[in-house]
Amino acid sequence: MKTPETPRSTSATRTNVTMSDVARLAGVSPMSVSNFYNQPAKVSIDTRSKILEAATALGYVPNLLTGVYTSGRSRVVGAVVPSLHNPSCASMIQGLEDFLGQNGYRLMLAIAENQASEYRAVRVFLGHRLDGIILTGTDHSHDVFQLLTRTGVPVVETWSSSGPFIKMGVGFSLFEAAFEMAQIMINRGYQQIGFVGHHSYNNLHLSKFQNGFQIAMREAGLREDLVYFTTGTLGFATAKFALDHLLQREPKLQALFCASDLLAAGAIFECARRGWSVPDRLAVASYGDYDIAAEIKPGLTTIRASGHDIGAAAARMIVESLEVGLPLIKTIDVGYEIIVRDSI
Amino acid sequence: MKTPETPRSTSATRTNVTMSDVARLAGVSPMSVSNFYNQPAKVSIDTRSKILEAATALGYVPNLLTGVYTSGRSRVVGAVVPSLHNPSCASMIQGLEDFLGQNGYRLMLAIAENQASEYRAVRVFLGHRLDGIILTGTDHSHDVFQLLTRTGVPVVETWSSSGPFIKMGVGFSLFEAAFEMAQIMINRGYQQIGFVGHHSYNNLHLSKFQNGFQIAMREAGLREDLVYFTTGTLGFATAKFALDHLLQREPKLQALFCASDLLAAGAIFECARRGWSVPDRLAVASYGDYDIAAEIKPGLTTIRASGHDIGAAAARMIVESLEVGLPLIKTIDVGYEIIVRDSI
DNA sequence: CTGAAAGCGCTTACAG
DNA sequence: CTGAAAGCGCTTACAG
Repeated sequence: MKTPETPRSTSATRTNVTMSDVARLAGVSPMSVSNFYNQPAKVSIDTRSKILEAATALGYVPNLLTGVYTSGRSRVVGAVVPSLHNPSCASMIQGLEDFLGQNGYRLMLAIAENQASEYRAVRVFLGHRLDGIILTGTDHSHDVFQLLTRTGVPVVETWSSSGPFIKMGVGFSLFEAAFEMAQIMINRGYQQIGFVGHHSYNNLHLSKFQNGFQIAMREAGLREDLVYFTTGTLGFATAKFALDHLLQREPKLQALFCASDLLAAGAIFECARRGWSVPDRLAVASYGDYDIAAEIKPGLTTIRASGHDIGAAAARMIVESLEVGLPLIKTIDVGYEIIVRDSI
Repeated sequence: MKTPETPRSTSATRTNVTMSDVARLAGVSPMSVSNFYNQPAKVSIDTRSKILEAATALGYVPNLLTGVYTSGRSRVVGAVVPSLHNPSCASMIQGLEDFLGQNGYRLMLAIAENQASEYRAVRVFLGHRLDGIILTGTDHSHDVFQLLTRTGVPVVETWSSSGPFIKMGVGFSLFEAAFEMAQIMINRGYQQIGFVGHHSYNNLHLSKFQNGFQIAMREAGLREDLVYFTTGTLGFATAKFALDHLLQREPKLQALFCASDLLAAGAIFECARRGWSVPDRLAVASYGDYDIAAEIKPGLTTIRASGHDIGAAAARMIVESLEVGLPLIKTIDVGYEIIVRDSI
């Protein structure tokens, strides 16, 4: 006489119907149940209906995790982003999830505001044997670089189209975009132009943008040191401090180039508070082309780059390099566009 | 003589260092390596240093997936949200990720714009044997309901504090919030008040909000049928259509109650275009208290509820019910606040 | 403190 | 078309 099975305490509250349970009820071998889910063509119609009936009766949901061992694939891709409040990041995640979902993959998300937490997230991702890892920006700690270089997992860095990349990269030329926008402002006759950035752990990323601005200013023989970095949240309020600071250093400040529409909108709101006309008293340009850029008065002249496209491209690079073995394409430039409205 | 091991083709590009590899190099049993990672106190200092050295040399990252079998826990929680462009959703995810990350859990994210894709996401989550599932709103298909009821996995529905819930819920009283805001508007003397909602698959969710508005109007003996639902993206532009439509039905329209600040901001921008003063020609109130609410001119009177708190509370409910076995608390009301500014 | 045995739920590779 | 055997990388429960 057999002793009755004692349920494992941890699964007391879980149903945990297994393939064997289904097989037993259907009166077939577990192998047939496995085949039913993975290669139905190999299973006779008769067996198929028996299995389907048993699976439905038991409410069986196949365990996707076990496939990871045998196939070596988890079909999960991990992404690390600095924040979801940044519309660019939100769009990228949306693009990622869209492509991944349509191709049978899932997204594991980590939010990391500094390099230490980025490293922790990457370790956990590797521990979960994810099929691919997507990072924000190109500025990562040496530990992250080393961890990802050693492993065979595909890695895509986003937003910049110029490396060096750990493995693959997708984005646009931050330098060129900022350079071109600065030139447009200079051509319109603005001379005292301030630059407002936002401190995050992706400084290298932002520094390419800042460089574009400064080189353009230098080439035009203009002052290139009116640069201010905010540290608070990337909300509108932060812009006020930046404006105050720059005006103190250069009372004749004529224009502002902001690294984000959120900052630029804040500057425009602050001008409204001061009764200043934009662009007559202060011209404002920025990066983002978020919803608000077209709605605000005056419309914001800004750089548009598609976060959705970047996310989707990053996901495609991962999936393709998984399917083919090694990446075919190592870098994708999704380009940018300058949207001219009335703020400069 | 043994035949040399043939590497599995799928892992050709992966390092895949295993616990056994580390054990072999360190000259100890795999069990000691396992203990080293999970219960270091049980391992002698001598053994510990040998293992650490071997693990570092091989670049070993413990496989977190296998623990799922034996412990029955994946330490991953899944969340389904309709969109990341909605700041409320973004905040909730941020709150979720914060709490989860601090407690050693990870987030798997799915974006689902309709009930069918929500169902697919839930199936995949269950397949991955996630430790908990967080849903947006309380309006789900029967299939989702059934799937989640049968399983032992903890489930939290968000944003509403009134059920019926599949298992647990966290949010605030949508009805009360809308009712109170409508009363405030009525008390200020507005009579022709329009309501602007946004169609999504969480209609039940929104309908509680709409009900609050309509009951308040009915009790005051005012017209309650000036309701319009937009279908486009939740951007600013959508508000224009809503306003046009409601004005056509009621030219004397005095006020607008929007289900989102994004809609309200769009309405205010549209008023600016028409040269209408807010609140004199048209008063505007809404829900959200996003950044823009405080920045826009005039400041937006709006309902504030913390998405971050809701996310964190949902994560806590999952983790606690996992730790304790069964949920202690089934419902949490995080409350709301009405922020009065100048738009009404 | 250490490690040999059995098993988590599946899949691969194969014999029937 | 079907299924018995071995194994994926780890952990539990236990004997030493």
